[in-house]
Amino acid sequence: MGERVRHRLAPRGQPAPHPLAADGVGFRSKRGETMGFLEDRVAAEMAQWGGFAAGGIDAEKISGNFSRPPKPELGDLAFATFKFAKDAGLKPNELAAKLIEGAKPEGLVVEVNAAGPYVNVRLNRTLAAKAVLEEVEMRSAGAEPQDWRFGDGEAGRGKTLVIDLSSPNIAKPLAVHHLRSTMIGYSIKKLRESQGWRVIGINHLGDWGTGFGKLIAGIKKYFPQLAEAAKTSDRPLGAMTVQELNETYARFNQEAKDDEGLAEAGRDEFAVLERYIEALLTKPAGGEGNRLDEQARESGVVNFRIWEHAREISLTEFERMYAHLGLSFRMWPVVDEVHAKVLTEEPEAFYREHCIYVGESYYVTAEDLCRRLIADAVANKVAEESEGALVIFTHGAKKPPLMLVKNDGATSYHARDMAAALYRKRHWGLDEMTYVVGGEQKLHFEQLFKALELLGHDFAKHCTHTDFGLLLFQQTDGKWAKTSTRKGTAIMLEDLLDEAVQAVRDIIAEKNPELAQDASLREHIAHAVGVGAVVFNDLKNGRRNNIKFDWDAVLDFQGESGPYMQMQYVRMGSVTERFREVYGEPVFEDGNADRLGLEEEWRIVQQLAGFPDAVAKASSEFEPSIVARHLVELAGLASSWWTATKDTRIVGDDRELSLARLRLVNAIRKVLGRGLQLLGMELVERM
RNA sequence: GUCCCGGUAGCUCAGCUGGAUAGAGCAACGGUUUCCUAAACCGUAGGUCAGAGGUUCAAAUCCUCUCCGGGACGCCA
Repeated sequence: MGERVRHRLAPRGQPAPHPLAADGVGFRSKRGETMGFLEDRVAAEMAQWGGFAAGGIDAEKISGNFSRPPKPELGDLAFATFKFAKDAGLKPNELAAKLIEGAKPEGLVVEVNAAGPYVNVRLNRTLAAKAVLEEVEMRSAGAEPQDWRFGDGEAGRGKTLVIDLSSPNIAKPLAVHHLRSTMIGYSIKKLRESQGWRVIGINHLGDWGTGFGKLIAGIKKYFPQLAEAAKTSDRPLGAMTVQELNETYARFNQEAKDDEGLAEAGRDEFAVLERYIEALLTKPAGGEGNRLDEQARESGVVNFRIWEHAREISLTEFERMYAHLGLSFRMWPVVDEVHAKVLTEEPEAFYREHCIYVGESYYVTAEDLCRRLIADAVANKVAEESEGALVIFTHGAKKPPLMLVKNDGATSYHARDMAAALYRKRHWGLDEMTYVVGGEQKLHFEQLFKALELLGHDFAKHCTHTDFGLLLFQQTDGKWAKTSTRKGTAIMLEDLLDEAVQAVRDIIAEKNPELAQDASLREHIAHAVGVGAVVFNDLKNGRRNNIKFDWDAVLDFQGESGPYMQMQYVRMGSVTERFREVYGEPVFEDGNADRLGLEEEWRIVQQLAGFPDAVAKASSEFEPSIVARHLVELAGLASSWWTATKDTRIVGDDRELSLARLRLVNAIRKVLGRGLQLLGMELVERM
């Protein structure tokens, strides 16, 4: 089975640089909270000053060496001179002093001074705020969240990214650990799309492999009547659930551990299935050469039907889970009329709205890419026989070889992955491809990319493994360990989502009884907020960290949590509503930035300005947590501001002040809303 | 055994393409609600950035070693 979500501990991985990751990102400061395009404008001004012009330090170099002074009293931006001191033949302190000679602060910069090796500048906050607010407003003009595009970029225009995400195993229920690949992948898809990329999201279903032989053997052993039914019925498994399929597999697997005969029976069943498919694909041109004998055909049909029905049962359940999470998948190739039409007429829209399912089996059953790939590898002498199997020594003797065909003649995970890669390249002409798969499979992808290269497929250089840490559960002995669907220690994803939704429901009943009255609205909100809590919890930290699963932590809606984020968004909406009631429909652009004099307001402006850089960096590094962290900061600042304005209120007696503040509220709301959507979270207007 | 990764506050983490006094959330302690959602806010306390050495004007950040923890390592995927 091709399951990519394994139940093993992942290394915490050094952030492996994605070779193609640099998609024109403008992230600069080391200090995290940057001001993005505001910095560019300031740098452009400073480059005009005599000192900088004489020293050959242009705007790009200036903005590339900006950081935030440790204390606000020092200024709003700091330019570090270290890197330029040597060239100038001066000590950093001297250079800083020299650079500001003849500086004429005007425009955005109102004050400049040298503090040791730094050139600190203070900005005209009104002008800066205006610039930021105008930018947000221009890019987020509409009232609908899908129109909020502040932070979008063009770096990926005309380029295609194929992203391998989720990729669960057929005949196994979705457990909590499947969430990671799904939501990290989904968020990356949205992030890249925001930067202009065409993104093809592919759910590489683990629907092929020896595991299915075991499942089939298990069905035959424990449910002989179902196996019998397969002789005549297309849907032999009756009302079996995914859980039951998994139990059957697990039971058989357990018994096979001590019984080589059973293990062999499992392998045989899969070989029967695969041979049957291959025979179908290689229709005899004239003779009977490729035909199976009657017995092989008969058992092949039985296995095929069991497999196909198990697949159908699983997909039905997956669909339900993905719907909870807000993802939509279409089976590939697309055959249903409506979607086929969309795909033909508006492919961009299709790929934006849907990801696709492509089973591993596709490369064996529908396209004989697997077979051709193997033949190609043999013909090119890239593959060789070893211990009865066909392998590729991708890294010489240093590392184990990549297995193409096992000694029982069945294709391997690796072979199917290679075939899949070739298909994707051929079909979508990808510029980049990434696999969102747990870090413990690092070796597999190293080998995969190398093997493709050995076969002359240069696009392998543009393939990366977006690895992530696994979900750990605390054992009775206090140690943290991976879970196992087989051992029954895994927590079902549905249970987790249900718990989260219920927890939200309870809080609504307690804190917002009025809202709780409206059952359908309450359910909608409880779902969005509950699922959002789980998703945010998953995305807020660097993806390579292992996550120690803790019910209390996931269901704790205080602090850096999904509900906290949504709460701040809701507040910004409700205060806007409040303004409407008091003063009528606001014209945000009329808000007077001069009136935004609070320190909190300035900090929010700076945080808003840094959003595009955060999105661009998250996109290029395949790291949604960069956006999540940026939003946590923004939400926190907004919440502090909310409290700081308690006395006069954001919407108060002074209409001009209220409108000025509402203008900021509008920007916060739209940036927060956009960011949460990029993380795959659903927005709510009340909670 | 070989290879890969991690170790920052009591806990969970951010900061890591070197730069000014290492930051959050949770937990603890103290405070804030007649008022736009307190799922909030403010404050106090809490750190030899695992240890040692090295590079550098400058190291949590780069290099080496040690210790501790985790992962991967041909017929599972």
